Amino acid sequence: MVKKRLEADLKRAIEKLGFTGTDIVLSISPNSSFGDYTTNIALQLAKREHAENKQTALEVANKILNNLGDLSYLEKAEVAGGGFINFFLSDQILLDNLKEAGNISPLEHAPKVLIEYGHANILKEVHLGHLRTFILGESLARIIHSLGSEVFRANYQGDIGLHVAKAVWGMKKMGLPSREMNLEEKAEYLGRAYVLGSSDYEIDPGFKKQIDKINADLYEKNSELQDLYELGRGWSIDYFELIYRLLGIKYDRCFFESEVYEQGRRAVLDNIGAIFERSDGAVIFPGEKYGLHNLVFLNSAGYPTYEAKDMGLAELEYKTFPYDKSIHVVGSEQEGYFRVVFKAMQLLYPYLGGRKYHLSYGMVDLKEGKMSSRTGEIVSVDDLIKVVGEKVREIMKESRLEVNQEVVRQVAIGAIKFAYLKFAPASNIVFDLEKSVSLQGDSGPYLQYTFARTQSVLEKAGVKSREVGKEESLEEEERVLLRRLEYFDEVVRQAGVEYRPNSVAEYLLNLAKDYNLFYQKYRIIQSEKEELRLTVTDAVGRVMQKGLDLLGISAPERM
RNA sequence: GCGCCUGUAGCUCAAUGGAUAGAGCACUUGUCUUCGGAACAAGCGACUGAGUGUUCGACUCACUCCAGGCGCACCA
Repeated sequence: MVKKRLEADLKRAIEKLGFTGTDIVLSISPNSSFGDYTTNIALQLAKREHAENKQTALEVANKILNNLGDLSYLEKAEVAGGGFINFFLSDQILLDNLKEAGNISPLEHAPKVLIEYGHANILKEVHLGHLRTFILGESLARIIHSLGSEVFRANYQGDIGLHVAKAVWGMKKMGLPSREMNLEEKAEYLGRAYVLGSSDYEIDPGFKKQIDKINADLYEKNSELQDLYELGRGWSIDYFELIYRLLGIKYDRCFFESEVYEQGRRAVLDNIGAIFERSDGAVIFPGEKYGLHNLVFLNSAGYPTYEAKDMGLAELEYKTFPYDKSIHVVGSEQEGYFRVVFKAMQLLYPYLGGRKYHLSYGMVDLKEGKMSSRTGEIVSVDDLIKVVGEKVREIMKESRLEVNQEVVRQVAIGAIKFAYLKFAPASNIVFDLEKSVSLQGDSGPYLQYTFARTQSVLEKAGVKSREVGKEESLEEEERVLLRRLEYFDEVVRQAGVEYRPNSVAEYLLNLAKDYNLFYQKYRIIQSEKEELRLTVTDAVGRVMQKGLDLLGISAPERM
């Protein structure tokens, strides 16, 4: 990686000039007229030194430049724009680095990371909102793993509690359908049961009382509806397996509320007085003492709320996989909740202090308005995949391609995943079923298509040893590509450190654009520069495949 | 009421305090017709919600206001 060498050389020059304790920021130049890398270090230093030795940024920049020594890997370095130092890499170093394209250098101290994502509760339908935590979490897990971290993928699902009681109530009231249902139908049935239970719970105090009773009985495992519950739970879990397979997710462990609530309840009870308090018959954590808000951990009937269960979970998770960092990929509406719960956790389990992080992502709303699984106003994942798959199939027919089920699936899922990942996690998404999942332009299939194109070229050219000669002269579009390939490593690193898969998504779009422009303009096979261009094509293919893999998107060789 | 988040082109979104604020969609006009058109190029389109301040430099930081979202006790 050239950047590291450049940073080291820059640091040496700065120290020679007597500056200390300075972080060097060496960044990708905003455009190629400013070179390949740029630093504003002189502007920073000039600001710091202005009191006594007055030096302008330009003077500092020139001094640094003069102390850089002999940099054979640079074409040139120059001062510009009032104090920026711009570095132009030599074509040769870019060509030399082609063979390493797609490699990712590990972090020096890669932390052990537990990443918890998914969180879809059983007996509810999975809709577009849930999809975001699945897709974002999986991509993040892959990116962090690629940087050398040991990663543990965890899911945590609510299989006990009021929402379950509501659904079981609904199941009982609707009765089980007499005919055999497939998994999607079962999931849909359970979704309806939950909607019915929720609505009954609100409209009729008598129903409410009965549902609360079911909830209590299920906690005590002596409900007469226990069998119904087990049946629904089983269906739900089978259905989730289907979703995981579809999305390419392999969890290391799925945790359930039913296995942690007892532990959580005990932890809270044991610490009443020290950490928790009694209040109005319930047990609360007095967040107000810490500038936060109070939350109920055990309700007045004595049952643990989500908060208490999270205590039990925290203990179990750490015991299962002692991590340096645990990332909870959960929506932004839970920010306040996590602030309080993390505080309570830290008091209860001091060893967890500083290890917990809530990766908050924005809401996913439909163009038509909000989704709610409580009222049943949702677009389910199955609906989405169906709609997108149909669009993919149409395009394949138009281009008279053989319609391959597996490829249709890969492209449809790729399109959907990319539609989520191209956004920064924090941003809210307005989802338009018809338009949001695009197959053209800035889309997953555009990237997949570009990959397929590289593979097609390579195949047509036949397998050759691809050695790049020395002193190749580069066309502008070729150099742009080489430059782009050089950046891959650090883009991935930044995405992993800042938890922003969208950086990778954006990078791949740019890579695809660069390649497609190059492809459009120049002949590859049987051109005078065939060797070079095939080598570049091969490198682009490798990086594209690797990058798509980091997003959790598969890269078919034909589509 | 208190707290957190968001406000960038007609729409959906980018942009570690840095140089001329970038894409896609939509619209207009082209390229092509021997390596894959799910492609490529050009045009159109933004005083970055309003204002004040900090800074050599502000979409980015601070403060005020406006608009929207989310959260704030027995749901998860």
